[in-house]
Amino acid sequence: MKGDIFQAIADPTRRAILVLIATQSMTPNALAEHFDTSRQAVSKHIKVLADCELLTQNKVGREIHYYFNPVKMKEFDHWLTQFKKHWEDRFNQLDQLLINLNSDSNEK
Amino acid sequence: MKGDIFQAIADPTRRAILVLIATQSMTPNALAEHFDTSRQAVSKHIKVLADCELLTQNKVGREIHYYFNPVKMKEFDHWLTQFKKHWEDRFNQLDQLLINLNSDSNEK
DNA sequence: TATATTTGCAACCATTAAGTTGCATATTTC
DNA sequence: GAAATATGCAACTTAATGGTTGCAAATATA
Repeated sequence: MKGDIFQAIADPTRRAILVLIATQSMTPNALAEHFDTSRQAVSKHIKVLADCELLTQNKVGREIHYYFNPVKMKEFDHWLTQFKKHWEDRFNQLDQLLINLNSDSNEK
Repeated sequence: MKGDIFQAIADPTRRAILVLIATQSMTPNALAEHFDTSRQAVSKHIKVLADCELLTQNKVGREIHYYFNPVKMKEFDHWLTQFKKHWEDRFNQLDQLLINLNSDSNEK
């Protein structure tokens, strides 16, 4: 399943990496400081993300800066959008329901 | 990672099951006919989806009808929406770019 | 030039996941 | 009541995953 974006996003550490890198590009070392695992473990996650082109890289001296690549995320978004088409009405009703439930729970 | 919706959606067979069931509720047997794997394998996928509440069930005699449950899909949608917030402008630009590329490629 | 830093790659290990087969249970049909 | 059908559960196998450690290559610094 190499290069599968759904697989890549399934891991919570990789989702956290995506969020961090989407905010600002980072090196593997800088990234690893945000996690409890080893640098190599983080590097493997980076490799998975890069393999499915969610990340792009730019080498600067001995450092490698990883950037978020939204193109592939679009593909992911696309699946959900297509899926939602069947469900648009119900999704919208659900939105409203959740909003109502929420405002109810905030009332005294 | 039991009950994790990202994990559940990561598997292509399970995504196919979701699409089928979103269109109409089905029994495990009916579902299994759509795939090359055994009924039990499909049942295990159903269990994963039910465990994270993407499916709900309704027993009718000896049959069990599985329904799509959009509530949890909403949670999934929510993550992507939050993620996109940082990227809204770039996502929109990207939309336009992809549309342009596509219409270009359709030209003679 | 010698040393430190940043990174990737390979080997290995433990756990999980997806598939199979076999079987037990509940329900319908004959 | 016996046979057929629909389903779930358990055991087992194999492949994939996430983690570790060790090491090599490239670059920066002393």
